Amino acid sequence: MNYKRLNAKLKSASSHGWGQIENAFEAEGRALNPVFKAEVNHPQSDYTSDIEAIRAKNAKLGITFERLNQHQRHAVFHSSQNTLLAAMVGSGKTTVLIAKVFYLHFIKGVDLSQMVVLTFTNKAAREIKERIASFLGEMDEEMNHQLRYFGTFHSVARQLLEEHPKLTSLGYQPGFMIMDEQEKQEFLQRIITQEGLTVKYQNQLTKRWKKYKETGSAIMGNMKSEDDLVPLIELAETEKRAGNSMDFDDLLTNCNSLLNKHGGQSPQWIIIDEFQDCNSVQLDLIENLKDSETNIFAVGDPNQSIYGWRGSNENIFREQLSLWDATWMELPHNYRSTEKILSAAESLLLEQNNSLIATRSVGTPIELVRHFDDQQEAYYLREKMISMKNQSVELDSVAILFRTHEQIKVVETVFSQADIPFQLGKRMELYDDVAQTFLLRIFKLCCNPNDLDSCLAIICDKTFGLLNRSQKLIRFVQESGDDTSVLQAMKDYLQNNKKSSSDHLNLLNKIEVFSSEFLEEKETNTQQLIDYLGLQNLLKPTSIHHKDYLKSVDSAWNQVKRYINEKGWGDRKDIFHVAIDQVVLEGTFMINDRIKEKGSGVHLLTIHAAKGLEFDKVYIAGANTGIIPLTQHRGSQNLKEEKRLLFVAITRGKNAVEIGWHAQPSFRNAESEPSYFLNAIPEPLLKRRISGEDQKNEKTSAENEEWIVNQTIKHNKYGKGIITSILDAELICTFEAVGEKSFSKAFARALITKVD
DNA sequence: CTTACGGTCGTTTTT
DNA sequence: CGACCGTAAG
Repeated sequence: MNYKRLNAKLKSASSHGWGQIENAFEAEGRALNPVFKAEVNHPQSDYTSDIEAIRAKNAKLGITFERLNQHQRHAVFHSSQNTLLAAMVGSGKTTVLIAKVFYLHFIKGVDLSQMVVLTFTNKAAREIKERIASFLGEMDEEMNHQLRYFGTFHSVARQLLEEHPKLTSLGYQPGFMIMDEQEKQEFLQRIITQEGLTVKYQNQLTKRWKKYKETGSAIMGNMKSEDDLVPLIELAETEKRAGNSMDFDDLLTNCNSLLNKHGGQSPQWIIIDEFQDCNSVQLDLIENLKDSETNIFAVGDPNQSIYGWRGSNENIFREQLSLWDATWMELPHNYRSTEKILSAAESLLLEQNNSLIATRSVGTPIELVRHFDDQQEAYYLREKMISMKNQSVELDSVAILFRTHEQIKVVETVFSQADIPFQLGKRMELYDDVAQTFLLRIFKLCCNPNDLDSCLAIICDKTFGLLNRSQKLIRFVQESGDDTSVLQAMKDYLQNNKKSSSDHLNLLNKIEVFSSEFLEEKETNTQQLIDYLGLQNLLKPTSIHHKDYLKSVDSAWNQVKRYINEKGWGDRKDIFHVAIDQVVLEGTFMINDRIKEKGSGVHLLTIHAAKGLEFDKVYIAGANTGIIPLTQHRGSQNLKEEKRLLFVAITRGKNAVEIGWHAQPSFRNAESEPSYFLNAIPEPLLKRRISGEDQKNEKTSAENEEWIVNQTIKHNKYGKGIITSILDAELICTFEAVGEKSFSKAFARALITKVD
């Protein structure tokens, strides 16, 4: 590693611009990592006879395989113990993964419960399970039981921990609970005040903990000496065991140490989706799970490795190839984008040994558009959206991609003002719904009467709670004898408290017997739940939000109930517990949602959030040097990842991609030039434009005088109004029906007509 | 206890 | 640049 030399080059290059810095890094990068050329196992036949034979026995299955191309079939039919499938972007990797499961199950007779299928997101896990279930019939109890090792790394680890006979050796009991990030934060905060610890950067605790685990350093930012972070971590480990709770990371690390120490049942097959995103803990889980007989089928795209900052190793394919003595296969055909989009994207890839093959039409070049700044780009995009809407283009099929959340705000504001429908990538947070948050805490306490933090959260809830969180209260509950549960201690406290309300005491009484009493009833509607727990009085009956609270409880209970009924195996109490774990893991009560229902409107997403999605038309906004790559990303590893990020962004587009950049960027550290990564794209694949250009041509001097303040106007949608002010490039109008709206002058004539 | 000043870091996100 | 911490001086 010759970083000194690299830094010297970086310094000398900084006066000459970014292109040279890039060359410095890439020259070094190439020298350090010679181009890796795996020996690809190419298909030798198209398996026609195999498929004929299958088709004769099972027509439906035959058709499934018949639809696959030669490479896809090869990946499905080839038998080697360990396979790494480098699935190029848009090559149908999920289809192949599912076909592999069918092949193993129906043709090779592998029991579904002998397969561990690991994904990173619940969405991916659900998609795989649903596609299997829909092939086999309906998702029922039996199916759910068979598919119990299909899921995210975390949910599979949870399942393995739960059924491992030696779980207690870790200090945990079966029936442990999971705490999400928010609960963990509250939990740590509780310990800090309780023990009087001094901990710096308390709002960045998770980050500090992570850093400490990775580097052993408890120093952050400007700190000169260590604070109480280490004691805090030690106390937290003990407390977590006392409360029988694990955080997200614990699920994986505990599962690893358990399998490592005591072993466990190894599955016949381990199938991994998005393998390029694996971090070392997740890779350890795979290693600990497998034995010498286990087969591995890992699918992913090394070119889409954009989670290095989360611990994934960009060389994982290369490294595991030799460690597992695996067969390397490829899915080269892209079914998504036009040839020009694909070639442009491909020219960004550092290692030019990929085998991307376009299958669609040639298409149009990528447009590279210069805007004045973010504001102007937002107005430009607004006009684009309006004209698309007028041409009845489905805005759902359009996405605007950004490097950071911060960049989204301007466009969001402009679009809201112009009534352009849009959808943000962010999902609804459970914590945005106070009633559901409260309900989750109640359900958690039902599962585990020793969950101190859930118990405190219920009694000290800001909206529905009874008491303020005090040290006296916490001490009392915590210090009442070993054979008294937290729940019992809280009841004792409330009984002796003057302020005590019977509603909260009643709630705790019901929580205590919830599992044995209420859960035993099969058909329970929300009203019965509300009556049983006495929620009617607790959920602020006089508040204007009361109806919304009840609605939240209703949708939550219906989801949980459906989950219990579908899942169905084992004891109702255990299934309820699993359902609550799932709510925590997914961060929402919507645990049964079918593949996300389509919203309406243009998608505003970060590039990271857009991974795995596709759109007819993609705009990449604010793609200046300094934003892609982000300036603080120095170091060849980071730069390579930023380049892949742009690759991912471009390959989201099916038919058209447009990249915007700002001549006068307002973002910190952004240079006034388009991302230098784009220099790698051959000129014929690009079409450079200036966004004001067509507007400028139209904007004659006469046009500026065409509009007069207080002029009465008519708009085809908003109706009658007047012009309230005239700016450089836009008109502000006030309509009788909808109030103030603004229009770009260039487009105003098409939208507004003068009325005399 | 307040104030001034100097240093460091900042993004992307799932479970 | 702005949020935050740490230190030193009032």
